[in-house]
Amino acid sequence: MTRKNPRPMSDAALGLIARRFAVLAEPMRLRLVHALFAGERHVNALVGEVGGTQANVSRHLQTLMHAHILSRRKEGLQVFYAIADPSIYRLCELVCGSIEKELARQTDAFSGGGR
Amino acid sequence: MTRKNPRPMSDAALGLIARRFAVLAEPMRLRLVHALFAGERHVNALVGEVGGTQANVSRHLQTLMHAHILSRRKEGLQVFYAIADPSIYRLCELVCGSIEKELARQTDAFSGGGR
DNA sequence: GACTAATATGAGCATATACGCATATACTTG
DNA sequence: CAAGTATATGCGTATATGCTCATATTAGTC
Repeated sequence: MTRKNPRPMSDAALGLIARRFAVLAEPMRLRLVHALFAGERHVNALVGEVGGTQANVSRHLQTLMHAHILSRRKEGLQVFYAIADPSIYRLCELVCGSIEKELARQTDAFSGGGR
Repeated sequence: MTRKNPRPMSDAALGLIARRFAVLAEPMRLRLVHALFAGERHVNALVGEVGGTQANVSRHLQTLMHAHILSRRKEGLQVFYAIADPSIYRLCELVCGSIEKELARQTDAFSGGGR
């Protein structure tokens, strides 16, 4: 499967794409996103679910917000975060699927048909 | 769109996913992947296409290889790399689509219906 | 084997960023 | 306005990683 006209992409576009991936390249942030798959949560709830300090969780939530992956809603003292970009679901599915396939391939190559 | 039972993921799984994203979080590597969308290339060809030093390109190709995103084929003096994990196509499509949508939304909010 | 070309790698430097600690800000209640 | 709770942020440190330069390795040619 190869594409025809892959014209050079602009540095700006590449930067945006790279940044997007970078935001998702942290276990703690993935934990937060994963927790939010179950629905909206406020900060303390997330701290309880994923562990780590409140400060750290808050920072990562900011990062995800600025990347437009999460949305933020204030209600009294609490701040609720939720998944804002639905493409995240498929993104994670794709990556997980790809990893599972790779692991299966390795397991296979090891125990299965050795030549 | 929320999922029902998002059981906590293992640290190992999260690490693998994060690493996957991290590998794609570099403009230079994205450039290489993008160039390879057009088909197999050898190292020098890639250096010519994406710019940068041979050493740097080689290193990034290693990184993509170890992440099982590229495959490697030696032919005489030259080494050919190619996309090995087809899920990369959809991954890039998804991210690009998401970014485009977000940019459109911002443009809209700015010039369009300001309340 | 000597020489050349293509690719990979070791070392050092510069930069980014995650984390912890302390503290600031925002909101509620009395 | 004082006190308390929930969240955000400034700062310092540790670690990771990208880049460059020089050199090693591998393979082909004479």
